[in-house]
Amino acid sequence: MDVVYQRGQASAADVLDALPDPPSYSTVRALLRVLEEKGHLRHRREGARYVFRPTVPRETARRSALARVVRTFFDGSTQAAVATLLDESSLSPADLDRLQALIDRARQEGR
Amino acid sequence: MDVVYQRGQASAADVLDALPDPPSYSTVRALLRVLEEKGHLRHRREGARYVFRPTVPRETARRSALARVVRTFFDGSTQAAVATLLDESSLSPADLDRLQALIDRARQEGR
DNA sequence: AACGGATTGCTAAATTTTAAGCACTGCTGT
DNA sequence: ACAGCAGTGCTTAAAATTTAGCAATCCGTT
Repeated sequence: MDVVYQRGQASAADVLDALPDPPSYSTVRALLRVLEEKGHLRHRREGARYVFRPTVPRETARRSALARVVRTFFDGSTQAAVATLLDESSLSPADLDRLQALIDRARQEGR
Repeated sequence: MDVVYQRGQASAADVLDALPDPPSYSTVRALLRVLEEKGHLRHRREGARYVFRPTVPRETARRSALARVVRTFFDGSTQAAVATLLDESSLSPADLDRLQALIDRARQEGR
């Protein structure tokens, strides 16, 4: 699922290349089929091959992915998660400006 | 793993209760054993039962969990991930102050 | 000390996953 | 048109996971 979400769509071969410690091609094909049966993926034929896309839009999936991480690793504290993100990566001044604006807006809305 | 990380430690029964759509007790026990064999968990006896803890500290695991989400769902953009977090949850004024301080500090360090 | 409840150790069976292989189909370049 | 490559559909076998069950052990209570 991560591979499909990261690339937007993926064929069996795409998934195989993208996985760091990949199972066999046969296994990847079976896995994609099962994920489709379970409703997580759809496929459409594109020439000879099947291209799989997530059924749940990336926007939706990423929100729940973040929510899960916040719940599991940060005791539900969004603030702590943001702090870790800021600490982890060096953001550009432009990024910092954007975040500044978001915080200002949150303040406005809060009052 | 999520259950163990969320609770800090967990027995087989704990995991069973915590899972939303749980397999059998027998399966949970086998799973914990396999996760230990794979090096993700350790256990120590506590009275009659085994209590499992992660081998990788929460601090470390949560950083890589966030990194994975940022990579998979935000094209590697920390800024975009933070924006989603801010958008998603309503932070308290105190939280906003804390984040403000972090951003100010990042600005300082950046110059 | 003895009982009951909870939990582990272990075994065995059913189910699922992983894997290889081959015939068939679709596309590309000559 | 057709040869060659890529990709799917399908079958089969091996390996791993899931599950149930039961004896043995540990703990708390009587």
